[in-house]
Amino acid sequence: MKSEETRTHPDRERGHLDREQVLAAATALVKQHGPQALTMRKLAAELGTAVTSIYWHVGNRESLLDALVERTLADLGAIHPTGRAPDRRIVSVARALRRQLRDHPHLVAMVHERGLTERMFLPAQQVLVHEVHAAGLRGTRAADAVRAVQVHVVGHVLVERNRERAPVQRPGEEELWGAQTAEQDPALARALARPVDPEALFTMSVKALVSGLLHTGIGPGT
Amino acid sequence: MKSEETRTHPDRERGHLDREQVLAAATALVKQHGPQALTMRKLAAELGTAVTSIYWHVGNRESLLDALVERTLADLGAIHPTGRAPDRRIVSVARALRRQLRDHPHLVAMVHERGLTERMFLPAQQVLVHEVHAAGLRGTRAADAVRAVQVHVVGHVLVERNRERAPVQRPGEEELWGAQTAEQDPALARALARPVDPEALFTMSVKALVSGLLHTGIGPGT
DNA sequence: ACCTGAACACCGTTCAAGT
DNA sequence: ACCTGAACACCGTTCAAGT
Repeated sequence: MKSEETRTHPDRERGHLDREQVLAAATALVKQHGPQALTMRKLAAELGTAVTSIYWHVGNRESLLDALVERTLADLGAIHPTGRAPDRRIVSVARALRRQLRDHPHLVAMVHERGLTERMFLPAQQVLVHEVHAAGLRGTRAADAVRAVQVHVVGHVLVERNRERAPVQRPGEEELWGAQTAEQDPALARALARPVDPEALFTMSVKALVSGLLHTGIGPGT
Repeated sequence: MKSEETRTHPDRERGHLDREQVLAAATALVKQHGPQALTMRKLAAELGTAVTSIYWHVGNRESLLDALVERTLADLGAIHPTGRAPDRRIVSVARALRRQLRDHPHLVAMVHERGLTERMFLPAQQVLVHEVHAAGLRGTRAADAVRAVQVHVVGHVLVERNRERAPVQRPGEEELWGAQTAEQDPALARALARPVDPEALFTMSVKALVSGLLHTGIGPGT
């Protein structure tokens, strides 16, 4: 058991533990050191209780993480599109969703680890439906476009997060395209050797995707 | 220690253990039950050795997984584009890459868990560079297009894999859009209530992305 | 050069026993 | 209704000791 001083939540007097305190302490642990640092034993130490008390309030580690995910997603807040042209409004929703998810890296990790990636779609789905409809898509084509944007954003965030976690890549694009010319195109080789700017790459690719979804014959539903 | 009969590799006589046998047994375990089932102790049981012998040959669990990832990626085989039009060739590369990764779900999990997602890009990168160049893109624009396609494919596979792992989603699109009308568009609501066809969604979205990358002013590099 | 068991420092979870 | 410690069945890793 930790002493009062070293605990993160010295506000908890030796009265009764409740579910709220467990969730708060768990949230703090995850925020500081990530989901893998949230062990039942550390949590108990943080709370100054026996490990087993936690089980009485939250069942087990699994449902504790469920609760954290649900709470964080509920706190994300609504997304407000900006701009006038339909393209721009959809792109702005994609960027806002990406930013929300990026601002909660541990949430993304927890959701993905627990197979709930689809859950991350929902907060933005209503807004996207509205904007895609306003852009003139209907029925199946509209639904497909919404889902395409959703998967693109969430997939991009997953890849980004992962890239940032990796220290140095083993073969690595840098060495791969370093001196070597690519298709006799030194500018291409140089560009591939440079590190990626994730923000720019995201904006560019989502613009291209939305443009393809709205403006070409091969769009969704075909 | 397991008996000879219950071991997966009874071929290993009680002679010497070597790195190759460790990797083979580890691969078998991962193939059957996924990376989280690969524990040093189970592996030792499978091999009929002491746990600690494994450490002599592969260092630790971390570098064992490194080796597995590297080996599986090396075995993936080259990607051969099909079709004549540049769009179609690039789309065919994307679909082939997706299929390769989907055929090795545990590889994708291992690579992602270990922060090596970028590593999954490389096998297809040279091919994509060639095709994008053939499509007429140059320099930074070409590099951006290559990366946009790569991230789209890998991100899509990550989301797909995750969706399949999830049993039933909690709020779920089905209930969300069940009776409710979306933008007075019953066909849209019905489409959103239907389960996703991942293959169709992928093909459609990658076509839209490639079209946007090649055929519009707002493409990469701007 | 290779293998071994014992030991260490962790996990999540169950359960009977307390108040 | 809530909390407790002991115990179980696991982990990865280190290390001195064997051959």
